[in-house]
Amino acid sequence: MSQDPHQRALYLRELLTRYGHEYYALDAPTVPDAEYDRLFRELQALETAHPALRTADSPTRRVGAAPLPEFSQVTHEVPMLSLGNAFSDMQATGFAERHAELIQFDERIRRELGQATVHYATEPKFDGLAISLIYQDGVLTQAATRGDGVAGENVTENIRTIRSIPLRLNSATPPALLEVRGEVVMLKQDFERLNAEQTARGDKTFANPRNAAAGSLRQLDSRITASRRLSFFAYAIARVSGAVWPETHDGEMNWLAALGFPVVEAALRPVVEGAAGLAAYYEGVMQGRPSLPFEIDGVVYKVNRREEQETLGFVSRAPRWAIAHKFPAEEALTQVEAIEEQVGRTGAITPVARLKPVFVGGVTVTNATLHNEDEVRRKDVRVGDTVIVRRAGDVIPEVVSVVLAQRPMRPAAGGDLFSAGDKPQYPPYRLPTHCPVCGSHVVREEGEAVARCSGGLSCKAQRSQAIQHFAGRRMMDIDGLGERYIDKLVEYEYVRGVADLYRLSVDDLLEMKRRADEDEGATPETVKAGKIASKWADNLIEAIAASRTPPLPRLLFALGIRHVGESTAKTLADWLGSVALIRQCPAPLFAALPDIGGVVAQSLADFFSESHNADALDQLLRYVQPQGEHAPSPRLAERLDTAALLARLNIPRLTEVRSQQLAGQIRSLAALADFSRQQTLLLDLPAEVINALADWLDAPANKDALRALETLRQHILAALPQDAGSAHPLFEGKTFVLTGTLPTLSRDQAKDRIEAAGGKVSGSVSKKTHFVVAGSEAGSKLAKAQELGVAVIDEAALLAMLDQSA
DNA sequence: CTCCCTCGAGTTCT
DNA sequence: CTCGAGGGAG
Repeated sequence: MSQDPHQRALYLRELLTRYGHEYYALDAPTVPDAEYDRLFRELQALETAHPALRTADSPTRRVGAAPLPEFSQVTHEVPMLSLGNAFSDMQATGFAERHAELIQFDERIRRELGQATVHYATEPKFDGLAISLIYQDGVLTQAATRGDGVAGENVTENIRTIRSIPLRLNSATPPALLEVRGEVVMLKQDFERLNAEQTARGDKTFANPRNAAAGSLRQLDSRITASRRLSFFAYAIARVSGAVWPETHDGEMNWLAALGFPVVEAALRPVVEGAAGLAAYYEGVMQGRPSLPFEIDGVVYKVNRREEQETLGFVSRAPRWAIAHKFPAEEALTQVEAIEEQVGRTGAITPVARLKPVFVGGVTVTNATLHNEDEVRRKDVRVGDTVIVRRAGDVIPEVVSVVLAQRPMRPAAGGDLFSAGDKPQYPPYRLPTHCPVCGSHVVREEGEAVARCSGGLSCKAQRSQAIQHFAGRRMMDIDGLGERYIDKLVEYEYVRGVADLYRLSVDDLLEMKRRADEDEGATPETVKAGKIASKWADNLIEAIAASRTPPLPRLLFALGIRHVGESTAKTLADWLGSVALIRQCPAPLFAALPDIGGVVAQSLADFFSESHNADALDQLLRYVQPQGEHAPSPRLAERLDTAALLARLNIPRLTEVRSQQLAGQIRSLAALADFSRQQTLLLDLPAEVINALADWLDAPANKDALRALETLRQHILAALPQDAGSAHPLFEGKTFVLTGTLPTLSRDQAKDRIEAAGGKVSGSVSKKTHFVVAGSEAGSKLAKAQELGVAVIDEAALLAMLDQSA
């Protein structure tokens, strides 16, 4: 034992790594646990005595590290996509329907590939958390959660504590870089044990293994993660360099297993042929589901050959070569205790079924949305009914159908108490004609599914929700201002509009809280509670103050204008640049912007012309200063030409082409407003078009609109930066398509820079595409470009073009 | 006019 | 997550 500590540590690490792999990944231990523990403690002692001996791949790193203040964000080099689910989710789906859908799926793939048969790799769809693992020169260096697919959280310390995940790859010549994707799950038996322990300790239990796994992994203190038994299964390779990437998915899995990753046993991931093979696999897994050691919510089919995967490529955010086939959602029976209505931010009245609590799909469900009146009628849900409930997409509870045989009936007239009559006890559901909160009329627009409260912001429900929206994370991001307090602030009228938030004092908040507590059965105030409350109020006031300088797009989104979400708000900010300009734009001007059509444009114009909105905005701007305001985009000029605006004015019979012709014959929109009926006859247009135009011009409001539009147009053009129109000819009017992963630029960065230079970025390749910018792992879009003879450039070439244009 | 895709809005529970 | 509506391309 008088060995060199360095040698000894090396030896112990290797031995422990091997034993660990045998135990956790292969489930075939070769030494007793006690022996493992003894060696483990020896290595720990050695490393404590000689800190220089600690390495990233040491098994001792599996016990967890001191808590982090928060998880850092990690951007995924290769986005973590979600899988499409092309199969219907109806409860009635039986073997025959499923088989038919599989045949369709297989046919589509064969058609696109132009092949007679296709082989599919299969696997169970784990119900856990998707994780990405990065190994550099064979050592685990980073682990991240999926997050939104583009960026996730850095959970490296927590992942290290999962015994079955190799800290070092089992290879003498590991790849320089390997990124592996897989799922962290909690085995059913470990879940049972954890919950038993939680109960014994008086801690709260987890509703299902998935929640337990998520809760355990997302601990800032990785020592807690280490105390929970989590498992991992690898299912894909995202990146490799310095090694040969296997040609099939099956080959990838075998390689991963050889490198030391736990993968699902081979019998559970056969490579099958055609629809019949898929169907047999699906039925087989569904049968075996209860006896699997982990929870699954379906199966996954992947086209086996990577070459074929690349041909199929991607649609928006999902690969077309891989697809999830979920098992039918678990269903349960319960009773409808009441049907109540909720009022949304836009006034939408939504009927909600209050249910007798029932455990389904891993959680207890007490509410289920009934969406709208038509939906309730179609399902004919009534109070007292027994209904089948499931969690749609395994998340949102849904009433599937009513068990009519169990509908409570009124006793038959004249009959005895026990003989039910033929009349249901409750009538069919009717949406109320007046808002349950404010009593305003409920109106349902022609052709729309939703009914709305007409009260607008005079309705307390809408006001409260408008403020909730305003304070939301993606809007003004006021931390700590939640639903409960907003409702109270609105109810007691401390706050009537969003600007009032900025006038609140600590005392106002404390007073509000006292009243709220009183209303909810007061707890006598203690000195300690008082201190906590005043700290809470201080923090909230601070959070509100911190929201006074929002980026412009967020402020616009926060206003809660109908049809204006995150994306439209950004468009408005990018193109028009300032609240001052945006608030005075007429509808046709909004409609000149990309992705804004008639409905959205009108909604915007209506919002700003409504006087109480204008007042509220004025008030708000006394406290809030949007950041990043700028002059209108130089690219705006080309969108404001007379013809384009004429086409957006909805003048009867004035088509795109006719607008062009008309624009060529008049000096300006204002000049057109001055045309007399006589003068219109001189225009070189078909008589019917002239007639319609003359009629339209008869309305003074239309003439005013034309003049106002022209004035504003001039105003905007004057405000454009002087180097307007400087878009470089290299980019001017050119359409780019990005595909694959670029070496240095993210997709968004590339898009921003191309657009800033005056180019356009589109999602799919067509004849009208000028350049395809291809990175690594480029798929079908590259193939399409080659097929159509579109120029393909790499990132370096794009950067060179951008340099030239700057 | 008809797809196809993206965006907005509503929703549940922990 | 899902639905429906809006926008744009073919």
